[in-house]
Amino acid sequence: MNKSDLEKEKTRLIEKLGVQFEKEHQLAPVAARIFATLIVTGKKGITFEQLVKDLNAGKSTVSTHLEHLQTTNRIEYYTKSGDRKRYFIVKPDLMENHIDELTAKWEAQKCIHKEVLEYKQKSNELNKEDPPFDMEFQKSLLDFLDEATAALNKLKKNINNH
Amino acid sequence: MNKSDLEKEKTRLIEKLGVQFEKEHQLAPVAARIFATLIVTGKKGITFEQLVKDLNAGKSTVSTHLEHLQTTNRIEYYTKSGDRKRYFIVKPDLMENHIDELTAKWEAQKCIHKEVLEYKQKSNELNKEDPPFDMEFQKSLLDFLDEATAALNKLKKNINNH
DNA sequence: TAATCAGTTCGGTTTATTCGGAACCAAACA
DNA sequence: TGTTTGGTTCCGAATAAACCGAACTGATTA
Repeated sequence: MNKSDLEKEKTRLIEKLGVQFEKEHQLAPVAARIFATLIVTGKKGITFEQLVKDLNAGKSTVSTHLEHLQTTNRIEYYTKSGDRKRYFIVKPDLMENHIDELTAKWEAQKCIHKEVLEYKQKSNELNKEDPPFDMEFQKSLLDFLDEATAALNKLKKNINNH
Repeated sequence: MNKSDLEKEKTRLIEKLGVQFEKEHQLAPVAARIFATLIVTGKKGITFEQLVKDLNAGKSTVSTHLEHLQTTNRIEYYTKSGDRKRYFIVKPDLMENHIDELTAKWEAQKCIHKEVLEYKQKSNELNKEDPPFDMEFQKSLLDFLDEATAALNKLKKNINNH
């Protein structure tokens, strides 16, 4: 394998990651490709103009998406003295953020399914003549979310210590 | 709390669940409201025409989304003899399906980040003069996904036995 | 056989997303 | 002071998603 093959592999990976990120993080196509590019590029980073060139995108498009990726805590940039360009990189604590986001999402889900459960219980009390609600789904979902968040917390501690 | 309060609570929950499902399962607004309605309605189910009325949606819209929710394995229906209507319910094994989907998603992620890791290793070998890639992110992500899928598998077994 | 019921299919409208061009701006430089 | 560099902001165009009405279908019933 030579350098040109490696270039092709990089492009392929960016595209594959990009497709995934579009769905996973609900990003626009170009935003997802930018994020993917930063991931495979690593900590040396990549500049605005290089992204515009590599992705064949308009400056405005790249600018907007870089802005968005920064405000959503996924990327940041550093500068080199004597060089006005910004070098964009994924946030070093991306993994932790990712886990925190997952946890928050699951907490929110737990919260609302608890409310559904309460609704069903109240409804059962209020309409004793009607056939009662089954609450299996909510209960097993809540069990699942409890265990899933617990597992996640353990993982987070491992990552922090290591 | 009386029955009319309970109705309002139901509507509120459907809306709240709906918003969540739009993002979580990438569903169109009405599709997400349908799914949410089935969840809070429980195993007695709800008919096509009732959904059209409750959600103030067109018949075609509801029809299309019901079709989609069925083909994606989230809902099904039963009928009562002497009654031509279909009663739509969430699939009884929704929880298992949900877990399987999550596992599959994480497997796919593992797969592609392994490829990224390989790319970075090859790149390091090929360009020994350049500063080498850091692979911390991929490694900790892979660790995370490994443990997360393992935890999920355990949970799935628990749910099956129980 | 006609009419009703329970939906489906098709085509078009509305709305939202995504992107890019052009003009603009602020900092550095000549 | 004028010019270059490295972007940002402000539209408008192209595209895609979501929804709806109207016409249709196939099964049942009168």
